[in-house]
Amino acid sequence: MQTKVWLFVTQPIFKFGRRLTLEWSPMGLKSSKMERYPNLITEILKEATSRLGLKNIDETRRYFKTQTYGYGGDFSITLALRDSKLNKIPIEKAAGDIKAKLEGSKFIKRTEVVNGYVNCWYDYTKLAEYLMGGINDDYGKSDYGKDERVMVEHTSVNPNKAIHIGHVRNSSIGDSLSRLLRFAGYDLTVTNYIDDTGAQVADNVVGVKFLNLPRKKPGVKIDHYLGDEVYVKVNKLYEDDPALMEKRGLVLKAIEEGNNEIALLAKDMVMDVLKAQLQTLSRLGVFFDLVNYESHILMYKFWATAFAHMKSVGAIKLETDGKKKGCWVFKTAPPDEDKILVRSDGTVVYAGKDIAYAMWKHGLLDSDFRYKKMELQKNGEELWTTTLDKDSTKTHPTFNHVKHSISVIDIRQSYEQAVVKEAIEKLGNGKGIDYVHYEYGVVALSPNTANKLGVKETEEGGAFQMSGRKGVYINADNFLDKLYETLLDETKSKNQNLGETECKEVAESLAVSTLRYEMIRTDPKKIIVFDLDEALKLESKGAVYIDYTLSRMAGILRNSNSKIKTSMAIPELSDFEKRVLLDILRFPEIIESAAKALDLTVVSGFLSEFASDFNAFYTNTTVLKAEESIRDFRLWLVTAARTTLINAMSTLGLVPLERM
RNA sequence: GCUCACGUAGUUUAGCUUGGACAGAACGUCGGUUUCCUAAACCGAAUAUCCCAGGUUCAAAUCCUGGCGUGGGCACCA
Repeated sequence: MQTKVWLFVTQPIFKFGRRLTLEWSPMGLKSSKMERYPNLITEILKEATSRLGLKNIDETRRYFKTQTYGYGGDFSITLALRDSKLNKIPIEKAAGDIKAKLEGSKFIKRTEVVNGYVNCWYDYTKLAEYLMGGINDDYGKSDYGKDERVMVEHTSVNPNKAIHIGHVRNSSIGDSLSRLLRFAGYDLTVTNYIDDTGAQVADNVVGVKFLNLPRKKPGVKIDHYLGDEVYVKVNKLYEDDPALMEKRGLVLKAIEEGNNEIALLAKDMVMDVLKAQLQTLSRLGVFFDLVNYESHILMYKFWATAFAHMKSVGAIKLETDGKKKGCWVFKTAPPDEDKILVRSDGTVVYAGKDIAYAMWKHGLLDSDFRYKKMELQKNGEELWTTTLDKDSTKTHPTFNHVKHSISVIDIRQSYEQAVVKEAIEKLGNGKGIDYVHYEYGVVALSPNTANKLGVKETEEGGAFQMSGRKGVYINADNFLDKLYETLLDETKSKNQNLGETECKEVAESLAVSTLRYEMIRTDPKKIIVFDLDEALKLESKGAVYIDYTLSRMAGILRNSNSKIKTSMAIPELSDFEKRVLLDILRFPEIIESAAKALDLTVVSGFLSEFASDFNAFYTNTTVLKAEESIRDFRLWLVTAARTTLINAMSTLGLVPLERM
């Protein structure tokens, strides 16, 4: 199907944040010094720091408050409250001193002392002049993370079922975080870790091999079929038939040994499901650099290497008596109990494999995988995978050897992850290794929605955990389809002059943006209670609102036939214009603080305020029909706002629409 | 039992790192706005014992202690 180009803004690809390569270089990007785009907030804080005699801009930032309520001023300074105590002088005098020191600041036009606060007003003419020279398509990018290598691992769904909305929270967080870090200048590898040797995969194999369930079902996406039907059925049968459980053990053993009929069947089924999952993720705009498999960690004997290393540095110890007799344990810091890594039968537990994997990430293992290309993704980037093939390519990007690793894994695995973190940072031994478990709360179902899926008990106000085994979950594909239908009706009713294809493109983009935005806009630690009916009602200040704002910006520019000037006399600004200008100028600061804190809500909060400010400007100010001297400035403002909004949206993985 | 996270208008929530003016939004409710760049919008009104009790401080939603509520974790499961 042909995509009409004019409907979409091309998503910026943040090229300069690509990984540094040892043997392979895409276009000679190397590690050239990146241009720093203007960060006016930093400029202003810098000047204030030196004028006020403070240590650094971080200290200054503490005393600068932007909430001024009804007291006036664009921001206010609370430093006098501290100074008066420190120097034992009256508060009004301390505030007066600060006011005097700020006299003549480049970007501050006026100051005023009220109740010990120093309220400040910007010189908007200077702000506008400064910004005017510095805005291009890359506005907001930064070199904050320059030369720092990071690996982000996210999604990592068991390859036996379709992706459900709980997984979508993981993928949305992981992908948005990756986009943010790239935009902030980090050198990134994004991986999807596939547990292809676990019990869940074995369950599906049991169904096909021993219960003679069909391998595929015509007309049904394979991840849906295997997850919704085979996996659920097998788990139900386990309850009445303990003998079937033994078959699972058999399958697991065969998979581990490899090179047999069952292992091959398992591998085929894993690949089918994985590819189907990647389709869903691609629809969501979620892409990776590398897929790696648990089985490869075993085949490459990474665990053995890791084990030998830990033994040699004394990080683990063989218990000779007590209840853990015969186990190898990791000695954790005193209050916690030592963690068993190797069972008394010699097999390794999950956390053990995870430590080996983390050691690979941080370059603490001498060995590496071999790699091959898996597919060219829709974003134009190659997806690589680890491979067992002996004749695989020698030239590939450097994936590991990172300083920071971020694993997006839900909060229920905090304990295991804490063990991995402690182990890996200890093994790193002063190399500054930084292992982050990015934990997030689960997506649970409202009682109403749970009932619809066949859950019997109904507790008032409670929430139900989704369960793949019991078949209680909402698949991402299905929900996206429903969202799409709802949005398509809406789009058609609002756009009689837009063609069928265009309406479909708009609806699809809005469905993706809406789902992703809802998954990241709140504190990741909070549980999301998902209600199907509520979710389809569409929050009126969600992604649709943001895209609508962009369409309004684009609409103005589309209808204008004058050239955008970047140098002019700045007119007196209205409050509406001031707010939009302030939003634009604080965007680089938003990116840096979000990247620093790994906090996506900083960006989503900004997006929502920015859209609201622009809409207020839009309805209260005319651009095209304004007199010429003012029109030029407003046209520039809209252009700058458009760039800022597109970059902010792209950072979160929202699809920017220019018409809807 | 031990432990971690969360608790802010009817609902969803921001602010808590680094204490500072009247706790900021959105949905829903009520009222208003369309000869003008897209009304998927805008403007206005009402709505909060910031879970409770103590403490620290000139000053606490924010820091400390104790409690209550909700959810998670506490495997030789993955």
